[in-house]
Amino acid sequence: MSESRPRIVPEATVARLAVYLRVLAGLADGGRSSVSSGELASAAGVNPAGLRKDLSYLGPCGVRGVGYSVAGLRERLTEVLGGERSRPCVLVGIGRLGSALADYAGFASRGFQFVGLLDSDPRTVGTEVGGLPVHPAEELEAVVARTGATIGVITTPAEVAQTVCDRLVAAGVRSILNFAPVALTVPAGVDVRKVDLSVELQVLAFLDQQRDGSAPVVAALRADPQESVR
Amino acid sequence: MSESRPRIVPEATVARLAVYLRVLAGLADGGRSSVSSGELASAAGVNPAGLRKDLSYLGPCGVRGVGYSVAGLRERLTEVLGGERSRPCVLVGIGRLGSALADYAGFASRGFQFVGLLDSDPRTVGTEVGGLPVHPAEELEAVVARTGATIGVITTPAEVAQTVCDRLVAAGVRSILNFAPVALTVPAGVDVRKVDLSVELQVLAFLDQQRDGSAPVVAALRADPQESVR
DNA sequence: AACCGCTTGTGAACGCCTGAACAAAGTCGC
DNA sequence: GCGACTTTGTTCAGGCGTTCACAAGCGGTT
Repeated sequence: MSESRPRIVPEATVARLAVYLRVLAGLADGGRSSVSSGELASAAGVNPAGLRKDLSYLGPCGVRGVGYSVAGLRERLTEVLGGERSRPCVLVGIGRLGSALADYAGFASRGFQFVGLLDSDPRTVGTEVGGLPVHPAEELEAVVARTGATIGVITTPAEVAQTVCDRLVAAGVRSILNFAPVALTVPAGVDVRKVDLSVELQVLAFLDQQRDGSAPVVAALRADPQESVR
Repeated sequence: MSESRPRIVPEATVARLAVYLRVLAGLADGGRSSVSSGELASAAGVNPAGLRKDLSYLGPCGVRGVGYSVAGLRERLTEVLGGERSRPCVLVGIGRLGSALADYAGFASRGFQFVGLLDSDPRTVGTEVGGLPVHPAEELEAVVARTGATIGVITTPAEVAQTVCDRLVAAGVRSILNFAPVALTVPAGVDVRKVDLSVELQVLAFLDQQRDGSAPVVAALRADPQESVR
């Protein structure tokens, strides 16, 4: 039932909710007890009306004329985002990026817990990263089964990412965060989010160039067709 | 002049062009000389029609009935994305994430060159990361001026990110890639792209939860209004 | 107890991006 | 030399996300 359930909360909204949650944590530390949508939006870098629309997906959770209760909104967001119970994650590929992620304090404080680190390099296996031992890649299925992890993070080289992905899915992982620069193929029912660091830089370079020389790209667009058609 | 110039190439398209460029590099290494839109789209993980639409922004660059020339398309994309001349970048905050980025092979091979690494920790300053020496944070302005860097990457703790950002902008940097979990405020004419790793995980957790317990969030949405309105 | 100002929540319009179907064009085979 | 097949480039419609503007509701004040 509810096979083709329409997404109740847009994915873009979910991403922003996570941002609001972090801002709220900062406000709570500062001793604030209530916030207005304008202030919260400013801190999160979004439009106030958009923020209110985002929050409206969770039902009414503010008080008109006053604002939002910092503690109350925080609790609601935590519940909605699934941070109530800490979610076990496995991380495959303990290179420099993988090590950085394993040791990233931002994860643990937000209810995420890496329960298994895996790598295929014998020199890395057996070492400790962020207080956790690195297991050999062969134990992937065993680690997933033992910990019941449903989220996997891939920070391996691109060549082996698809293989790792297949093994994760076969082992029961249904949500994957992929840092390898390849498009992963997964069966229906599995979610993949891709973070491509070099693409981010390249987009910046494009915007940079577009500003620099009075938009050379546009000039190229106007001039090239004649050359290439000829 | 051209104050409010409409964006000729949509930003979402630019991001995908970078992906196509990488796929093309792999194909070139494999000895391929031409590709069809279907094959390229499959490797990039997008819709074939969308890919053709993306490429059409650059003017006609394929041959009907045959496909795209791997070498030709690669050259065109490289030119458009501004990777022709290598763009100097500075990286501020040489923690674990910063070190990973500085040493990330994917950047150097794509025309990006880190010309300055900066950190405020005396224990980090003076060490070498990825073959480059780490300079003290005080030299930020000097490094930017000397290298002519126009792109800055921020991997500092959230508390100092805005200060670092202000100094980068004042020194002449106009494109910033921000990994710190805060919304940066910049003057008009400066582009900021934000990568938030914990948000990515949190979105995955949400999708995970939404699948798990027959969408408890939806249940909450249906039940709450009655309670709170009453 | 009633008024006033402030803030939320929501409805509608706008624009952008995505996905699918069609026409143009070039090449290969006969 | 001609026909047919393949593949690009484009046009159109649909959906999604964002933004603006207004009505509803609550607290503080007199």
